Amino acid sequence: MRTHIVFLNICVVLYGKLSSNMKAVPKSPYRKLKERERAARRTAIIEAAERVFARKPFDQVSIRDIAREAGISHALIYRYFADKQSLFVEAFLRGVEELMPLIDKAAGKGLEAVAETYLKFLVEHDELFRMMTHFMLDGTLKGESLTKLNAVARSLLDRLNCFFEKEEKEKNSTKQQRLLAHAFFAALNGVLISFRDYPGRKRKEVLMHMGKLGNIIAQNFTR
Amino acid sequence: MRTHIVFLNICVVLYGKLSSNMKAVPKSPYRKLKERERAARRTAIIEAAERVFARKPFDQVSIRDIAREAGISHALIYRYFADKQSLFVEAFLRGVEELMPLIDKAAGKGLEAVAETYLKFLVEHDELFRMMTHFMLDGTLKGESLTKLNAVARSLLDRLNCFFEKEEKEKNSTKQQRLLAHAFFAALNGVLISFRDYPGRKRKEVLMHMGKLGNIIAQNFTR
DNA sequence: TGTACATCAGTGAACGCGCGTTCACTGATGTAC
DNA sequence: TGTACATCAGTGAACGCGCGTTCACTGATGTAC
Repeated sequence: MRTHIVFLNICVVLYGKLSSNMKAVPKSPYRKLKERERAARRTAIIEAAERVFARKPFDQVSIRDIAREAGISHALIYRYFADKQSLFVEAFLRGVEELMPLIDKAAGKGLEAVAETYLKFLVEHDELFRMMTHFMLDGTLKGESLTKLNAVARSLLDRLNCFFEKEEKEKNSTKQQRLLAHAFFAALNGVLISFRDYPGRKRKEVLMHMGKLGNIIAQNFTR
Repeated sequence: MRTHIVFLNICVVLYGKLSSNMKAVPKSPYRKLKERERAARRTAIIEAAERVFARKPFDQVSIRDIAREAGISHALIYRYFADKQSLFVEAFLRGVEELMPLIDKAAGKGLEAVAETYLKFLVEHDELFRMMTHFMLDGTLKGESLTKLNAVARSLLDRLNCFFEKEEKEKNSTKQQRLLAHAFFAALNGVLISFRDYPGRKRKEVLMHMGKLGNIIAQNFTR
């Protein structure tokens, strides 16, 4: 249980950093107000982006769509984000924040519950899963965005770690532990990508099938 | 072993169908010749496509690139393929044909060897893996292309099936068998997508890491 | 053998589109004196 | 309090690009007689 608390802390620190990449230097109260306004607008853009992503497939979402949804000129977005990729990464990060507490909650109920939670969340937030795979495939990610994404992945892997730490107190214990967490994480992602669009099945059936696969994998990893 | 032969047959039938979507009706010898020429040109285009895919990231490949590589006008491609998607699917199918015999060969050496073969092949043919994930994510695939892709997936899953059939001769034996094959297949795909671009690692290291993960998964599935 | 015609592979140019990004500009709101 | 100036959020229009796809046309090669 101590492990979880540690990881929660890591996470809090992380979130702090995530929202701090506006210009610093807030001196006068006026400046401070301006900063706050900027941050609010930024958030509003990200939220608009999330709404658009929920409505149409990720790779069809354009800057103009998001601007329209936010009720602003599309040129304005470039005053808040360096480029399209940056905005997309922020929107992804914001969406994925919801997942973390769910995982923590499921963690108490064992590995199967974690698997189910993870799969269900990413089926229900298909846009997030698509963005995730897009980022995984795209080699052109810029420095800061890349760092942030890696941080999220690591934070998730850390949460999984504790399920495997008991095994083998021997020599290469921690190494094996990390590998197991990696393999488990990968397996779940694989379920998502492989059966997301199972031919001829409805979403409900897809979810059930994934649930079974998630169980099999979790059981294989607990034994 | 009988299982393998059966699947090989399935496969041969499949390959036959794959190359039969040019117009039929070859009557006179002249017609037949023309047919043969058409088929040759079609193949040449697909091969050019493969070469381009090996050179630049999948989603940056355009019809014009392929035409340039093949030394023809890009308009000509539309006399041989209905649209871009169709051509891409054919190129993918052709590339993935190479995998099947490798899997069959590895099948004799056990599940771990299968995992390793699969992972290694798709790391070394990154363009194929990218196309695969693209097709898996893309909901807009047309009828015939979709059928062919599903056929390949099924043919691969069939090959995996036999590894799991011995277990549980009881009531839901075959169901469980299929689920295990699915879970294993998914897990391998997950390894590929999750650690394809492992931050800061060279390709050789990535492959090694994947090898370890593949082993873990295979061991989990044999126990 | 020669001529008129049909077929069809192959082409260059153009269509039409949407995209990410930039730029010159406006106008509101603050500050300095 | 009033005026001149600075700042900067926000904008519409435009840039520049590349794409998938279509189209009217050419020219080689076959067939019919």
